[in-house]
Amino acid sequence: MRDGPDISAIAALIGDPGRANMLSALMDGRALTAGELAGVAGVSLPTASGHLSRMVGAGLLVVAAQGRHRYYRLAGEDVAAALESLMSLAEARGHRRVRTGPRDAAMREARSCYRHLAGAHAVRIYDSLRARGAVAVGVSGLEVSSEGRRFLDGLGVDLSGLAGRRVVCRECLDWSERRMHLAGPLGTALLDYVLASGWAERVGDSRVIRFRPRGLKALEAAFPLDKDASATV
Amino acid sequence: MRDGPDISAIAALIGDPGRANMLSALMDGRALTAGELAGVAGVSLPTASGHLSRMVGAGLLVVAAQGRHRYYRLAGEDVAAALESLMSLAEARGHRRVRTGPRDAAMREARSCYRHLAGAHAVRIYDSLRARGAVAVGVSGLEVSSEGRRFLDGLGVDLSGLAGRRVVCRECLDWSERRMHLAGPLGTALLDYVLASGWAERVGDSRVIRFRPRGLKALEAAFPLDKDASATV
DNA sequence: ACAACGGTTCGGAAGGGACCGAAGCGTCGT
DNA sequence: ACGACGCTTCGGTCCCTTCCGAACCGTTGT
Repeated sequence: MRDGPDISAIAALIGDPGRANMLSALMDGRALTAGELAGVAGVSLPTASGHLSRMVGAGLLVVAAQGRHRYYRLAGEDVAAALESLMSLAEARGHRRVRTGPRDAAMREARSCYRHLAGAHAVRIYDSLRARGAVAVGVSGLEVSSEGRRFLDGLGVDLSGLAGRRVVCRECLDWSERRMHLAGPLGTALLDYVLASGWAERVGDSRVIRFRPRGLKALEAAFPLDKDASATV
Repeated sequence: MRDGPDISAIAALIGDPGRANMLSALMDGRALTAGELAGVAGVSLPTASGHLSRMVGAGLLVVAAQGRHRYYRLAGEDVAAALESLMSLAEARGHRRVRTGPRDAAMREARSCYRHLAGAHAVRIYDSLRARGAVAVGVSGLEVSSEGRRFLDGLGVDLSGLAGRRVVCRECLDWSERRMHLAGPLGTALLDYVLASGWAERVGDSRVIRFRPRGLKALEAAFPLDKDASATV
């Protein structure tokens, strides 16, 4: 009515259970076909197709036609961030999906959110990087310091994806931890590193990332938490 | 379907234009009566009453009965944060409400978001506090350092509201800046300070906060931006 | 060429939600 | 005590959305 962006159009799209399930399934950043998404939404293919075209039209999803398949994925990291923020709200209000199982607990530990890592371990990594001064808030958002770059490079993280990017890292609200974790190209690089180094592995087709005992030790050693970094007032 | 919180129920509530308008009107953190909210939503009183009771039931709003009035307000800061994150999405996708006027530009400069300050100036304050080391990420979230406490106290900010609070400050995504600004009790204290010190004033009944020229100078002096705090890689 | 396959478009049916008018209920003024 | 006021509840109408089956289109494989 008065001013500001129109929330309702986008919220209404997310508000349908079928579409919400599709969006949740796409939260790992990978692209799924219309048929697969119809499956997760629990609707017929024509219905799913209608939903998908509407979400593409609204800018929530993007399509890539490949042969006779059409791959849908989230339009960007900001979509994933908004979804996580809604999850955080729903979680706090006790709105939970019907079945909660062991998978749910594993998701809280570590999961992929778009292309980066989320969950308790992701928050730890972020906190450690902040405490170390590897990333800090600068004039153009969250920035990686030169010490941080050296540290990550020494660890073996592939930073080539960061070259020439306008925004190197961003923050994303973690629904299970209700804290910030690292997103953006640097977040992607860290998820790749965690998987490539064998610290953790993706569990099946889900968003769950399972850390191996060895990897957990390595993570705690590489990303220590300085308990006395600041006073709580 | 599978795991995680159920987004769709909450998103569906926000997805109705009338309800979205009500929520937007409540973004300044103040409580409005059912009649006033019916006005901003553009619906009759019975309709508004139905909407409001549903949102209370879902935990988005809370009511306070006062005489023959019933005051509705957002249930918490996390609701405001989720709404701002949706605004950020909608803004980026070009979903704008019909009329955009001078008020809109003023909103980008400075506005209240729940009980704290948002907009370009709010982001500046946050960045300055981060660069100065006044607030930093600790083990239990965003924390105020003892130097930060001294600095703010010396400035004249009333920190009495922070005593005994579990979380002293939080981050909130700014829809116009697409950056983080300061929320939580400290954010509230800073908004109070900015208004009490005469740096700025609330414009009518809107969320707009207008800075006086003198206040703007004072803000820039008190919260400098160190352009060379960190390298951009 | 032909059939199988993945996907979209079109049609109509069914369900749910938004909406308002009228009535009811508690509170405030006089 | 009485009416005015703010709000909620109830009942019924109406529209919008969701949904699927059938038909259609382009690609793949044989």
